[in-house]
Order: sequence, then C-alpha cells, then structure tokens
Amino acid sequence: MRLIVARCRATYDGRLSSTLSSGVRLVMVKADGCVAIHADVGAYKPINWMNAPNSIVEEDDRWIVTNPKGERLTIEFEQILEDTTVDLDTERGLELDGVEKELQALLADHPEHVESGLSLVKREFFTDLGPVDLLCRDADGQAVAVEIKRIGEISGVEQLARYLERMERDPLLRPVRGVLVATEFKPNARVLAASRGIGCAEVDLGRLRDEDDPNPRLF
Amino acid sequence: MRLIVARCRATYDGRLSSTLSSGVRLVMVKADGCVAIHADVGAYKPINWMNAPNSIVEEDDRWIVTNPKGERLTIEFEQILEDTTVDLDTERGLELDGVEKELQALLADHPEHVESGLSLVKREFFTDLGPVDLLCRDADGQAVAVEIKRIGEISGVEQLARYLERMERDPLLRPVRGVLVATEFKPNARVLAASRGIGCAEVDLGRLRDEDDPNPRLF
DNA sequence: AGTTCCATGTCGCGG
DNA sequence: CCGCGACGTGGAACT
Repeated sequence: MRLIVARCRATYDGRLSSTLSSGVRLVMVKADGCVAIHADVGAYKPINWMNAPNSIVEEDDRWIVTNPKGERLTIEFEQILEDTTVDLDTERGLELDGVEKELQALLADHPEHVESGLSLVKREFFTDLGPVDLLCRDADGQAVAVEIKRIGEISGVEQLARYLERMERDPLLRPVRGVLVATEFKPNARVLAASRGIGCAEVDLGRLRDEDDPNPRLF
Repeated sequence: MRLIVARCRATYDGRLSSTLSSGVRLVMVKADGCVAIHADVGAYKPINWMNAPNSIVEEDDRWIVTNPKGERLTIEFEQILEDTTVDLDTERGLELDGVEKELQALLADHPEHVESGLSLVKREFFTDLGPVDLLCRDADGQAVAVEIKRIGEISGVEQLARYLERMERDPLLRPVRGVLVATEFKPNARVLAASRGIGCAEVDLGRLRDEDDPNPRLF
C-alpha cells in the first residue's frame, strides 16, 4: 500500500462529475491498484475514489486514473508532504454470523416467540422465487410464512408478499398467512404490511438468547 | 489523522460479531475520532471500522473503541511498524447535485415534457408511505403521480405502485394514473410497469437542460 | 456477464 | 433526533 500525504486537487468524471479544490489530503493506493483520497473527516468513506480494476498513469505532478467503464479520476499534486510504501496483508478477516442468521436459528427452535401456538414445519422453505425463512402452522393448522429481518422495512414486506403470492398457489398450503419478524420496525413498513394483511412481530434478540440458553446463569 | 502500520488483531461486537486474526494492516484514525483498519485489498472499505462519535481508550498494546450505541472494537497491537500523525483538511469535496434532483427540478418547471397537457399540482406530494416526486393533473383533470429516477428499474415501478395504491384511497385524487420518468429504462422495468398500468416516459437530460435555459446559447 | 439482494451499508435532507 | 430514500452505493450469491 502506498500512502501519500499531499496538497492536491482532484476531478472525477464518470457516474457524476465533481471537482475537489486544493487541500491537504491522504492518497491511498492499495495493492490491487484502487485509489482513495481521504480528508480528515467523513467516516471511512473517501472524498474521491476509483476501485479496481483501473490503470494509473503517473505524470510529473499529476495522476490520471481510468477504468474500463470510462470513469476518470485526475489528481494534481501541488506539494507532496509524505510518500510511503508499506507491505500489508491482503487477506480479509473471517466474519461470524450476522444477526439475521442468529434470529432465524433461535426462532426455528422457538417459533412460539413469533406467535403463540406456532410450530415449525420447515426452515428455508423453497418457493420458486426463493426461500422463505420459516414455514409454520398455527394452532388452527393454518400455514404461516415467517420472514425474518434485523430491521423491518418496506423491502421485507414486499419480499414476503411475493413469497405469499406463490405459496397461495399451492393447494396443500392455501390459505397462507404471512408474518414479518424483526427486532425493530420502520413505521412505513408497518403501514404497508397492514395494507397487505401481513403481520408484524417485534422480537427482542437479547431475550431470545437468554430463553434459548439451556444453562441459565445463576448470578 | 493518525496512521499506524502494525501487526495486529481485532474484534468487533455490535451489529454483528467478528474477529480478525493477526496480520499487518493500516489503522487510520481521523480527526473526528473514527477508526478504520485497512488491509491491502477491498476497495475503499476497511475490514473493521467504528464511525464517530466514539471514544478510544488506549492501553499499552490495546485500543478499546466504543460508541454510544454499545458497539465495541478492540485492537490488539502486536508490533508497531509505523506511527505517523499528519494534519489534513477537514472539508468535504463539493459534489454536484444528483441527476434525479436536477430532473425533478426541471420537470417540476416543465411537466409537459413528461406528457403533453400535464400541469403541476404539488412537488413532493406526501403519501403515508413517502413522497411522490410530482403530483400533476392531465388535460382531462385526472390526477397523475410522477416518480422520477435516473434509471428506470423494477424497484422504481414498485415504489410508484405503492404510492398509487395509497393515493387511490383519497377520494379527492381518485382515480390516479402513474408515470415513471427516467433517462433510461431497463427492459424488465417496462414490462412490469405495463402490467401494472404504469406509464414510462424516457427523457433526455441534455435536451431538458437546453429547453429550460432562458438564454439559449447562440453558438 | 447480468441480476438481485444484503450491508456493521454511509450520507444527506426534511419533519 | 429520527425517519426516509439516494448512492459514483460496494459486494456477494446466484443464473
């Protein structure tokens, strides 16, 4: 990785056009050739960037970075304050399961936490549009399709609605109710769910974890 | 900005849990206190990060970064290869307005470019699922909901369909037609729009700009 | 390669 | 501060 601290200007032309006036910034070039210009603000997102694959033409005090899609980033160096190259690892860290997966596992074991009286028929039940997280039956024996999200948003309601539409065509399932489960719901998702006849079940991940624990702590 | 090149490990616990095994990486701390761990790969996205606001506790060979939301990033330094602090500018680059916003402004002034005979009633008309870009009336006085996108895709058709469903419930508006406007349409978006009875209007941004210009250029 | 969906999305705006 | 939608979204999984 090459790290250049410099007073520079930049222009980007591609999906939009932008110009960056003169200022002191960090220019980061990773091993794969991607370029990022960082200011001392703005979370991890650079002000300007060009992702790999791209080609860098280094002129005297100007870099021209282009990619096959026809985008172009031009950096004009006015004063270079530092220029270091270091060898870093190129492997990513291994990440563990996310919240949604954990929720699915917990609720597959305890579907009654979605709704009292629910029992699991199949996890990852396949419709021809994709798998619905849980297929259950309620106390009356009616099929219930359960979709699980960390945050309940409109897109989740739409996704479940698409699954329900397919499942309704199956005479062995029909009629099917839908329940969207999330640790948190956006108001407009509740509105849309209500108008689609889809239920919303808010669950508490911490509580589910505790109740799932076979060896509850004593102190 | 502080730049540390070091062999380190890291763990993150928050919206998910992850561990990062030992490796040589760049740890970037910006002026606002946000922290990012970069490997030499992966575009501009770091492997681990914590955005501001957060607090950093520096122990001997370990940093503990926490934020008010209860997320926590722990970095264990095994060998520090470089540790530099530089002063960078904290201004963001000025980016131009997006295409969609410009389109909305132009078409609000000239709704006839969406469809002949259209006149504007309200820009950003609010439904309880969100705002539709333009509410117009056509030559016959019928309400027309106009949604504007840079690229016409399925999600845009569905978004407009949701708005229409809500607007249809308003006796002052009903019946409402929908028109999706974009500079470019994906074929499957056209198909879905047709099956939903939604119109597609392809516009040329350059032409709209020219026609909006009160002082057309002479050469 | 094209498409769809997820993200520790991030970011900006308006109520 | 929160809700909401755009984004030069980026990236993975799947067709």
